[in-house]
Amino acid sequence: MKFSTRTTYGLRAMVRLAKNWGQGNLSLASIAAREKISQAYLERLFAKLKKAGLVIAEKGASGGYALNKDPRQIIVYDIIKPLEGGMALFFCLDEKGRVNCGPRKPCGASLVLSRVQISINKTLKSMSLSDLL
Amino acid sequence: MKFSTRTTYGLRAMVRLAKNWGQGNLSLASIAAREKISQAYLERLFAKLKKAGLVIAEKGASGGYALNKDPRQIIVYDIIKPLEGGMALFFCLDEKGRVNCGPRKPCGASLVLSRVQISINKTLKSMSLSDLL
DNA sequence: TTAAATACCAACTAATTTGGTAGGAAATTA
DNA sequence: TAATTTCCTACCAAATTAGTTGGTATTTAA
Repeated sequence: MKFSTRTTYGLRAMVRLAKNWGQGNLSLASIAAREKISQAYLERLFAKLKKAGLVIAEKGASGGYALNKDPRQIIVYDIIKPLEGGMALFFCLDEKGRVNCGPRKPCGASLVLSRVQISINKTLKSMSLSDLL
Repeated sequence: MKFSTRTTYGLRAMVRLAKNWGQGNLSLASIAAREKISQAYLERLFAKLKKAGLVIAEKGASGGYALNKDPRQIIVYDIIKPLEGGMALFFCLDEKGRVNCGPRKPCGASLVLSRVQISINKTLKSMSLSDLL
């Protein structure tokens, strides 16, 4: 079990934007170059971040991306969730850690799985983007 | 990011064995049938569990698997680790959550990633198999 | 001693996910 | 109008996951 590189890449890009907060836009090209990430790939990650309302974009020359709100108000959980495509760690849990085995009755492992999920959520929700600077 | 079904399957099988603790063996066939898991697939998971010293096997008629120690002494972390093939959640961390970016210097995201890893480890190490009964 | 029951083992397969590329279209600015 | 940027869609290769197949080795019980 591993977080995909999307999470790492996305967080690193968001940290760049946080450092630039209040100072206009950063272009995808500059972020990709400085973080040494494929620009086309990072582009797709930004599509998710934008859809999640975390960043805003401006097209055209001198365009680029900027945070949509103060770094102190951006929670790490909310960054990772769209990048990973959901936060349900196990196929028999929902995102909040509630057991959801469908037609079957909860199995012997449900308790652990649920506790793990809740613990991870708590950790990720306790940190904001400004904590990473 | 998701735990593979191996973790869920493996935990469920271990719970079966824990319930049977002190009462001899359970065959793979019976566990697979009761948990509705493919027997051949579960077989491979048991190879990992055995290698990790968590279960012991006996061949032949009336053979099968049993826990290698008291359920109270089997930690959830130690079950999941061999099933998932390691516990390093991010490519730039080791299993204990220490930053290991190789030649590059730690990035802006290292702190979060490390905290997540440590938090998950702590949760998984706080539970024993007997807690799941 | 033989047949059945079991663990053990290796190779193959299908589906999904991941990380990445290619080639543009649309919008904005200088 | 040309350059710069985001935006969008399709494709691709590698890895991982989940599962199957077809056996071999060992033990027990009839």
